Amino acid sequence: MLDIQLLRTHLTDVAARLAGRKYVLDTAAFEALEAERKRLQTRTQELQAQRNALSKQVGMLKGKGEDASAVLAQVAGLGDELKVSEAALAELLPRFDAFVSVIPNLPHESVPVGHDEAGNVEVLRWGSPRAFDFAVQDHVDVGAALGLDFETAAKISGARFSLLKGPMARLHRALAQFMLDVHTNEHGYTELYAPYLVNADSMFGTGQLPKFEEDLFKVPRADGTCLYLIPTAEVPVTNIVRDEILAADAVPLKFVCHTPCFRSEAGSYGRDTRGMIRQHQFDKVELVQVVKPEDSWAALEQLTGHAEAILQKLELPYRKVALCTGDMGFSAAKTYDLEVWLPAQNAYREISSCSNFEAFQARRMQARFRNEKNKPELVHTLNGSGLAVGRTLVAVLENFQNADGSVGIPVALRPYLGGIDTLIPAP
RNA sequence: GGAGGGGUGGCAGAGUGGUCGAAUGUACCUGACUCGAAAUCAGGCGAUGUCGCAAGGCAUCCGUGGGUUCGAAUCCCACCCCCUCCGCCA
Repeated sequence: MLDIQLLRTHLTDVAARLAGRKYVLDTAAFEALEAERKRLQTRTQELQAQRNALSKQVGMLKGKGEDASAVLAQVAGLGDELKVSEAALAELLPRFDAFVSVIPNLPHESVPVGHDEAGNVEVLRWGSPRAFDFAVQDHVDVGAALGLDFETAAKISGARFSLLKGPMARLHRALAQFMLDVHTNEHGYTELYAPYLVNADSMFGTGQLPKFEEDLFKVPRADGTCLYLIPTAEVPVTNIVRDEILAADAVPLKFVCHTPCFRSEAGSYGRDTRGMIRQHQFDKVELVQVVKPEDSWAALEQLTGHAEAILQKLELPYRKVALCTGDMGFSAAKTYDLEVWLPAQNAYREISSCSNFEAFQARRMQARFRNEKNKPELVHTLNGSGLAVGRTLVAVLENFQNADGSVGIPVALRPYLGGIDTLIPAP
């Protein structure tokens, strides 16, 4: 959520900056809502103040045993207008909130301006794509002989699910374990195990609700409420600090959490239908940081570096891309995507997304810390994939495939696979 | 699922219709004492919103949502959450 004071004082500036990310801010609608809010709120508070003063008089008179009927008659006259005014305000405020809560974050000044992914800017490339002396297969074909099974998953659940057996399941587990160990042992993150079902308040806090409900799996309950399956560990982990005032020395917080992620992928029916690039369920190791405002931009570089370290240790060529204004997510002030080289697609594909949300999520969550003046101040939040496990498995299969159908194991990963250096299809 | 207890400020914990946004303790901040620290003493110290150039004023907030009342932390209704015990259970 944006700072409402900023909207009031710099409305046209805000609208101009949001236009860069394809969001049309209806400034006339905002001004109308704001004018009405101001009128109703000041009038309501004025009437409440009168009522309170008169009621206090009643109390004092009765305390002294005197007659209060004159004051009671006076206060009775206020009642109707106060009720009307309170009701009108109660009707308006949710509409005001609804308007503000669907406005995306402002892009940081360093974010390249652009309309779509074509406007993204490559920051760096690491590693060189391997030269193959045989026809490369994609991960579906490489994985088929190693236990990657989409047909059975489709029977069990439907499209966009995968079933991993034997070596594939083991490799998947090894990747997640490896990532967790690196982030906890080398990067200083605290490992978490977190709920996979969260309430609507949590989804609002990180920005998935109210605007993106169709992307979520919703689980109704008998009592009429519902829970949501997390689309990323960002949601439960970041919401740890919702409605908290942290001590100054409690930040920064650095958490790493391995969870499955559930996305309905509404609106992407035709994309990446083959293989496990785009699934309804996938595992991810997520990095989350909660920091003081002055530290968040350094933290974004640091966190992105932590995700890059995984790719480097796994010897996977990748590039780092700064997303442009038109391609960023709703809550982000700036995002780096890490894209891994997939030889079968002859392209770099997203495997991590690292963002600084500044105070956007913190304001929705009311997540604060005590600053030097001992006053509550909004924290800044960041997160990034470190990495998406399923897509990492895809990358290993494609980049380390051999002509005979076997798949090499990156050296760093071998301890997690009992020391073997190659996955060999069963005869 | 059954029975009971409880949700009040950063934390602990009083408060059962009228200057109660709320005693007290603790934490924290400032000052005094001290070579310095601890201890002690004195003072300060909730959040959000709103109006205002400011000083400051006002409003709202005692789990959540309704209700009663001139007035609700306090009374009524519904719901949520937590704790203890029993049952069931990975």
